[in-house]
Amino acid sequence: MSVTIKDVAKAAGVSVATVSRVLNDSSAVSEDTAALVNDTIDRLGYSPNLLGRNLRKRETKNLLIVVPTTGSFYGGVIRGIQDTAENEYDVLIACGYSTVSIELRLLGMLQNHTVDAAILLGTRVEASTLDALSARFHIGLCSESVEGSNTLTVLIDNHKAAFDVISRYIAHGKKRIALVTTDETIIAPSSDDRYRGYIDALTAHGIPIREEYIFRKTYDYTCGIEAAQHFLSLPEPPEAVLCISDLLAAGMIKECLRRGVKVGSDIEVCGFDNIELCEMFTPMITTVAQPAYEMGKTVARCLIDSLRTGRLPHGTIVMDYDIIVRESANLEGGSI
Amino acid sequence: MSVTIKDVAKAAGVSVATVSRVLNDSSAVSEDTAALVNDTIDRLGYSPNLLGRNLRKRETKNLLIVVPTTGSFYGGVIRGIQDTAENEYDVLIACGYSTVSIELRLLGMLQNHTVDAAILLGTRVEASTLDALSARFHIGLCSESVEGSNTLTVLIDNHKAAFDVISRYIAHGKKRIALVTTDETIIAPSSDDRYRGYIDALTAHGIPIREEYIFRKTYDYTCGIEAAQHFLSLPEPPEAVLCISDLLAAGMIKECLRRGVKVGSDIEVCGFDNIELCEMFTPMITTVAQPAYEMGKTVARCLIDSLRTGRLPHGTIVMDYDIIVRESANLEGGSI
DNA sequence: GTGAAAGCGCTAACAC
DNA sequence: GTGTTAGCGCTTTCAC
Repeated sequence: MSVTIKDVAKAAGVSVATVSRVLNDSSAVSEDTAALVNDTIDRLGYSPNLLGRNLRKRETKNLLIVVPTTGSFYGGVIRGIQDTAENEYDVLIACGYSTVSIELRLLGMLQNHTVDAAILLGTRVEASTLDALSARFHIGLCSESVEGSNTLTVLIDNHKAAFDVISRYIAHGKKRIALVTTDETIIAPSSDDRYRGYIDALTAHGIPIREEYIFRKTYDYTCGIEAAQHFLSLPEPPEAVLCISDLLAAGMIKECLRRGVKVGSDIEVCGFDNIELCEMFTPMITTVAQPAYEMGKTVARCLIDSLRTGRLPHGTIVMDYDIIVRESANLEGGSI
Repeated sequence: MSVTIKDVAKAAGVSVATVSRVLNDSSAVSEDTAALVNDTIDRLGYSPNLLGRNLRKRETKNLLIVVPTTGSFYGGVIRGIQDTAENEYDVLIACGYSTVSIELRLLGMLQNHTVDAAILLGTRVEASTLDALSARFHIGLCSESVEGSNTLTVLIDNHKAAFDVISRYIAHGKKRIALVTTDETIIAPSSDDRYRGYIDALTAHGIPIREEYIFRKTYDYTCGIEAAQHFLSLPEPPEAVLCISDLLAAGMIKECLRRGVKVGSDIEVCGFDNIELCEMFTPMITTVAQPAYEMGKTVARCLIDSLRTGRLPHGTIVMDYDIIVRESANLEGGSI
């Protein structure tokens, strides 16, 4: 079978302890012995079996990222985590498919010591379960919080972002402003916060809420199309729309174009997330950009620190968003 | 610290062997003892440390997928692998960033027993290294082959697909047909095969090759824009283009639109991969669809079988592609 | 049906 | 500077 540390020790005529020492350059080994051992390692093609090391050291140097879907927004976050983990940790990604049972099974990897820490990029697991887990394990949320949970969370101020977009619409003279968001089947506090930002901004400017200007379903492209169909069939269609994902915005724009409604003038559309699609689309999509890469770095740094110190991380870190003005909506104007 | 099998045994007043037996229901345990043990497990909140089990059994039930980028084409393949592995294996994804050193580091997980098998969705590792690995480990390629390697590979016939597209263009009366592909800095046999399919189809129909109709760079959206700029500045721009990725096609279309060139009539554009973007784009993008999900299932099945039997897998499995006709190119017509 | 004990590959006291 | 040895948590022969 494969060659073990024992084989190396025997072949080099030293003890396994010595081999282990040169492997980890833990304590002083004479140059000669080290050279001898290294030669033997090369000669036998030895490579340590991490299972033994992991069992002994009770750590694996593996970091788990659980993504809800294989969507494109996560790329930046993942790169941020990756770059922070660098050579110290192997970063493994698994997909939870927005399913509690799958997510819990993946989080079981913390319990069974397959990974040292886990980062959830959105989850269906509820606060109490999460808090129970984060009381024992190194675990963090990124970009999506969980209502009522004290688990380490890194995100933007979604309420403020939506409030800001709507306020800019109003500053540009828009009155009939719509929202496309998720319904109650999608558990996403970020959507709730954006919804409240929308409501609060309208209210703050004395614009009454019109239920027909709020379309609720999922994040998907096709829902954007449906939302457009709904809005455009209204006696008084909205002049401006905030979609809580770029895919929704894309669907909405596509349907508007199909109907000959000019996006950017007849109707303005703003998305959320700044995925690559935004620049490819015609018209290019105005959107709220989350600092995905920096968010990934931040949550990874917290977790790696906590692993080092052994002090479990908690609390929320809020990062700055950015409104990227492109063709689909003219949102020029400073923050409010 | 965490509770071990020993603690359970002591608390239940049985031996660790018995606890292990009920854990794996390996050999017969009396109902009473089993119930007692299970109760104790629940009471203590015990959950087995896989590190111990893995070390002992010399397997981890982990499957690794190495993706070159965080692109969207891979979603389908990953789902196929995931569904095949189901509950038997945990599927872990890692990104190699098209870098040999990172890829090799990840493949080291085979050697150090972190994973039982690995699937590469495109790689920079060369044939000899790959063959050396596949002679010792359970490893497979999916969607992208490596020239001269005997490693298990699942893909479509890229030469035939390109040949087919070009032949259909010709059947529809097109003569000035261009290709957008990758240059030598991108090592991708699929591109080479598609290039040869393009050349062979033109040659077979007596159409001379024109170097100015071949644009080489990367897979990216921006290269599609550059290619369009190049083609449209030609005295005789092409009437039809095959792009070896959908992103290239998207970039090309975007630039054509910007210049007022009507895509689908003035110029036809066909992509490759059938990513979600194709349906979102205006015009919707005609493309060659790979059976991503089925390809994932196939390579996973081979690997899981090989893990079961212990017989290492080799050779190539070719799957059927499909030409999806949408608005950007009229490629109606049976295969040739 | 159950228990004792060996051992998976490795690290880290502890001796010398 | 190096070797001996215990033990990480688990499975699995081999007895009984």
